[in-house]
Amino acid sequence: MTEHKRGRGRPATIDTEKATQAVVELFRSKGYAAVSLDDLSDATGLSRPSLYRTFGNKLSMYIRAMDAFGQQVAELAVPALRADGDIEAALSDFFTAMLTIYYRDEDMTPGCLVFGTAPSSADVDAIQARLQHGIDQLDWLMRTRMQRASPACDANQLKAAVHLASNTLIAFSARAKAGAPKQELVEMGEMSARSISTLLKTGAHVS
Amino acid sequence: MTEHKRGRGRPATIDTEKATQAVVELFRSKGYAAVSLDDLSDATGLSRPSLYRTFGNKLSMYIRAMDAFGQQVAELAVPALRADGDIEAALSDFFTAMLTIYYRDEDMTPGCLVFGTAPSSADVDAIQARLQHGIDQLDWLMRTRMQRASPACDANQLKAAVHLASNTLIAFSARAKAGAPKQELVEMGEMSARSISTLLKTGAHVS
DNA sequence: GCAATTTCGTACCGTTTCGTACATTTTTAT
DNA sequence: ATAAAAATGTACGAAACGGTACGAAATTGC
Repeated sequence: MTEHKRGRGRPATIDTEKATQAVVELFRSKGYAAVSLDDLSDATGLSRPSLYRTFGNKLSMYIRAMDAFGQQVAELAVPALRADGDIEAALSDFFTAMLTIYYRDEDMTPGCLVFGTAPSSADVDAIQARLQHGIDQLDWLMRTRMQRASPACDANQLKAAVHLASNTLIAFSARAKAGAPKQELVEMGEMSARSISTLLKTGAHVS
Repeated sequence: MTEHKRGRGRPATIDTEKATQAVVELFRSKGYAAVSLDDLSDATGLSRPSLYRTFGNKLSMYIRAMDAFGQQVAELAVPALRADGDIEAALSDFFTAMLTIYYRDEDMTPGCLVFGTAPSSADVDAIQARLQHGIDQLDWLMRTRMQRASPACDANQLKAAVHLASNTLIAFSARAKAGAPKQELVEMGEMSARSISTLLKTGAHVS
């Protein structure tokens, strides 16, 4: 795929994927503004000019990190939501899978790159745009899944359930950053999934 | 209150309260790390040494700003939640009041200082502690208010409702920063309040 | 008026920041 | 071999950073 059929010069030795992962890890634990290029250089093992060559400036590194993080989420957590079966289980499993991403190592948690660090840097247009995209995607994911689970549900009731579910996940990011133990949030996710699915199933009484 | 009975030297001319407000405004629109002392100096009109004399270093300025913001919330929004009457109205009014704080001027929104900017700087211990305190306080506020509204509600059901409500508000911060128009979130708050109060009132079936 | 006292801003220091010019290394083509 | 080409790190520059020493300004006590 990325095999540039070996031209003339010195062959590249940089593991872009590994470096990207290190960048993600650093940004999501310290935020955007607090990370310096020297920090990134130390974390990736790449010299600062190498960083510029492979990723561009700091902002584009952050944007790339958001994309990579989104892809991780799409691969590791979204399938749990898409899975057939009870909507309560799907929601609960999705929350738990997301928390497994948030809490990389047991104790300290880097949390969520997009919901945890992007809001404070949303004065940068490109970052705000990606944040909005992340939220839109989450809402869309929830809406389509719930529509599939309860096709007859009232539109307003569906919308309410979607927002409750999305907002639950978004808030998990802040709670994780605040130091909540993983198990606490897992249980919170289970209870929320139960409540939300209850609302979905009894969705018939409109305002 | 702060009247230092006029001793000998040059009288102070700094309006601490006004400066604090400017600090809050700047931090909550650009986050902690992205704000420089020169930015703060420009925003407050105070020289950099004056900032140090009145507020201490940058971190203590941010902490003070969080306290001031919390006090604002306690005065302008919490009463709406505490108000007697229907729990749905109390929740909805509280959400709306918080959004009025988040959206200072119509269009662009500085959002929430604590839920919007603190998470990305939570690697600083003092900031994480305040963030945790803010979340704890929100959860406590919700729990006591809901307990008052539905004393007979099942404990687990109550806990679920508390978390849904708290998480809704926390997520509003991210959504506001992402550029959602205020009216959209106001309506989201109303719908969420309705769903949550429904859950509270029908709270009898335990797992 | 004059010294004591407090507030305030100019000017400065050392460090860190982002970004790049340039020489060095490693490979292929001839 | 030797030249061309691509990748990489050293070393540098200009600007911005947090923080403070110190002198000027403004007031009260005597």
